[in-house]
Amino acid sequence: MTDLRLYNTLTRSKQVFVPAEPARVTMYVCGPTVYGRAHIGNARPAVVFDVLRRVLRHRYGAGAVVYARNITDIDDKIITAADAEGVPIDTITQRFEDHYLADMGALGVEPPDHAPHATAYVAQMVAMIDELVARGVAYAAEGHVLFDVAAFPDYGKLSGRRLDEMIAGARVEVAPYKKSPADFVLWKPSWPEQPGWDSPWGRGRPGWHIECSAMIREVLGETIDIHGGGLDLIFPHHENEAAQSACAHGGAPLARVWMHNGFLSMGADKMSKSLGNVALIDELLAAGWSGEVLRLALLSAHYRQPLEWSDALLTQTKATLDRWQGFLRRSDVAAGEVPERVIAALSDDLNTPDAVAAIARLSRLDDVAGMRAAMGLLGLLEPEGEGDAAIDAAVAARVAARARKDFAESDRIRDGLAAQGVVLEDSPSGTTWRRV
RNA sequence: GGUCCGAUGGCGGAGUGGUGACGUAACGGACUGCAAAUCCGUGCACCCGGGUUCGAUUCCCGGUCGGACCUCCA
Repeated sequence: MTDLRLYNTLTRSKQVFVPAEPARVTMYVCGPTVYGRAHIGNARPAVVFDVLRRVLRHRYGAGAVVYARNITDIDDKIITAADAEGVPIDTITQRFEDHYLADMGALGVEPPDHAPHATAYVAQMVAMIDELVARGVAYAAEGHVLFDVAAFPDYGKLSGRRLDEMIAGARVEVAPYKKSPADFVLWKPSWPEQPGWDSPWGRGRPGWHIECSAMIREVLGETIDIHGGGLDLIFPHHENEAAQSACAHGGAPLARVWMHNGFLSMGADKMSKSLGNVALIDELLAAGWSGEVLRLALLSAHYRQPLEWSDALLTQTKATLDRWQGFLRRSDVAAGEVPERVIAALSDDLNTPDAVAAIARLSRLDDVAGMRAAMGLLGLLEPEGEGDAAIDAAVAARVAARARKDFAESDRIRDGLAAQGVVLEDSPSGTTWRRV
């Protein structure tokens, strides 16, 4: 099998991936902050890293991959949303976590092995912050605990920035209790009416970055193989995670490979919650696009490239997928080995467009077993369609009409079914139907 | 202002120092009662200007345009 090569943000290059322990490959992806519905852009990392997980399992064995994706269930935006409705925060977080899991499930994203919730790991966060203070790289000030970026020489290495440049940018929050404007919050105080936990620094709540560091160490270990997320997380989120974890670990890095997916755009701008130009997943599904179409559309571009999301993209993707699924439907040959050509494409930094091209070729080669296996690997097999007695009866009536050359009746039945979104396909071996 | 990325056919989108993926759309044909599906065939591109080279879409430099990050954001 060809080497698996992955682009590492840390080194800005593709590198052959070698896990620390092939029997236990660890990956962590930053999951959602659950305070609103997920849009299709939020699904890109979930889908991309779901594919990576499948590729890793194929290579190292199903039991050899440990995948964690967190749920951020304490955050100021959540508090704001809860206040707006006058409900406790867990009403909000539970609701949107359920939505998130349903949306991802529709896109064929398998649940991760671990889905740690931030609120369940506050003790570990407090412990890690305590260690950082003890090591002299963090300091308490006015109820806050801050990470002292000057104490970590490699700060800025992941995002390729220099500290002085960041400070010169002057867009970081300048609070009087910070030693340096670039210092970031590990712990912040809560007002009595805000959610909070007791800590050595008073009642408060964790900063955003510390949760991933603490949960990764608890769930996966100190240095993991792969850490992923959207490219906007490189700075400050991942830079800060990397800094605090390395310091807490006595120097051992947080992750060996950092991977970041590019963004979806809508028209001229990136799709963004704050810009409001988003396509929500549940709305796309309600509009009739199947989860497989949405998934294939997300995989139609390389994960690091931008992808313009549009109805035209979905229309084209659906046509492609219909053709593939039709090809499989006409044969009951079971899945075989995933063709090497497909593995090679995916092994080249998850080149899904090339894998898609390879799969398209399989239908030309009449390789049903390979096609089924490849589509299964990418998570694109459609669920078993349920039967429908009424449609079957209509189809039977039309077959009878055609047999007696009553084409007016035959066409009337076909048009009626078409109006219900059911398309008929006649072949020498009989008539089949499918929904469009 | 700083850092980084991109520019390929009607559209989406890989890739490559020389024979120009793949999908979708278009056109022609086969098949079909007519369709649908399928199959066969055809046409269609590498931002601009230099440089390196026998040869550049691919490498280098410059430019133009577009985008991202530097602040919540996948």
